[in-house]
Amino acid sequence: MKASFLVDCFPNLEKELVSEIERYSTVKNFEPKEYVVKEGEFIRSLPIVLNGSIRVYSTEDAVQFLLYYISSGASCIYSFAHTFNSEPVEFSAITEVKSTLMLLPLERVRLWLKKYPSFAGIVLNDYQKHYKDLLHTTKQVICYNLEGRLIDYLKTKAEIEQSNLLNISHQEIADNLGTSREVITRVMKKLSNNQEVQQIGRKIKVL
Amino acid sequence: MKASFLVDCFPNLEKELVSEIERYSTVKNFEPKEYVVKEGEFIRSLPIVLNGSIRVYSTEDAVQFLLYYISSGASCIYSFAHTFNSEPVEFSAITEVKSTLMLLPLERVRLWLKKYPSFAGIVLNDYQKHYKDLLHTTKQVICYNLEGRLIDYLKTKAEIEQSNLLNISHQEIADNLGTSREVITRVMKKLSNNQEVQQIGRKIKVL
DNA sequence: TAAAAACAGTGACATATGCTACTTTACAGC
DNA sequence: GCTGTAAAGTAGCATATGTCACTGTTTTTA
Repeated sequence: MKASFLVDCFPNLEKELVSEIERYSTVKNFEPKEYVVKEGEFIRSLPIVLNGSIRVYSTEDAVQFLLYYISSGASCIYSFAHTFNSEPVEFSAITEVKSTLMLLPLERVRLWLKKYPSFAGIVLNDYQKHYKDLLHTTKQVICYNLEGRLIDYLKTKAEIEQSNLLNISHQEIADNLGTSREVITRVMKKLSNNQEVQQIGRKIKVL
Repeated sequence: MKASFLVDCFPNLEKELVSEIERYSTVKNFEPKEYVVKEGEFIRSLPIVLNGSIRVYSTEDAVQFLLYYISSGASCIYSFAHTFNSEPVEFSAITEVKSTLMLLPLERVRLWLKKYPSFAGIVLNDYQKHYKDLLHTTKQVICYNLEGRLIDYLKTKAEIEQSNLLNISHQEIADNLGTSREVITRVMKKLSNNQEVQQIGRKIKVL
């Protein structure tokens, strides 16, 4: 049952809402590096991450940078409720690993918001989470140097992948942090010296 | 009538909701530099800016930085719907100028969210706006140098104050941008040379 | 397996920003 | 106008980061 996930997380959902979700939502499997939405597009469905992990990033002046990840996890529902207005989204979202998403058609979502108060609660909760994550990213950028941001990034990444051996290139890290490859190589060496990470061939071990 | 403001902005509000808002909300005048909420506190009412302007900032490691302003204006309602969970807020909000706020008691807000779908719409709309503003700030910090951020800051400030002659010290700017006074002085000189601003005594003219 | 492609490492240099210590200027209150 | 205080300006230096040009290494693939 598709919506059992929802019921587990939100025991207070109206039964009728659950059955509507059952009826109208679809479940879709995504390969790694598959776009869920691209910056500038219009969202037509509200995706909920059943499992896997999505990277949300934005772009400005050809510089790309990570905003946060959306994963299934302890807090249960992670999605992006953003953009209930009719403007194009201001970020891109791409799967990091194989993921399963439940897609709720936006016109239904709009109806549910009016009809079921508990649904609004879910959406608000979700917004809350993303706001908080974005604030965390902002704080990181303003208050810490690359060394601090890099170690934070690697630790978060290790947590998401449930592994402290990361298969990721310096270039990819650079893109996420909005800097250049050489700089990452340089800072990585610092972290290596401090025994915080270890570069093993082309993989990175977070210590 | 307190809620006429709301009705102007949201013609579709349920009449009953409007009268409840009339009954339960209070209107309060704030002097400049008066706190609306401090980081770490719990929000007990949802404030809506009737007129004036509020600066929202956060702090990390003793560094303070501007997140965005909340003003009354074209988009009508600006508030902070954040934190409908029971956690303390992660930011401070302080009036920039004399301001008038309508305060909606949080327990009522929770009821209204369940009872009136249009109220959830207002709150979501508000969340949307703040998310967007925060994203703008994040982009600024990641992608532009201080020169770019400073001119953006001054222009925004001029817009909010409806005057291009700003009565603001370099120290205050530095605090908002998370840097130090000397750096602002230095970058201001650059902007002066480029005819983008003019330092007139202790005021700054945005050209 | 050899060649190509992708990735990592490095040194040198330019620039932006942070910081210290100090001087000069503007302004409010007398 | 004088004066004390707060703000602005400045010089010099340290460090972080951006960038270029190049080398070395690993992985892919033809």
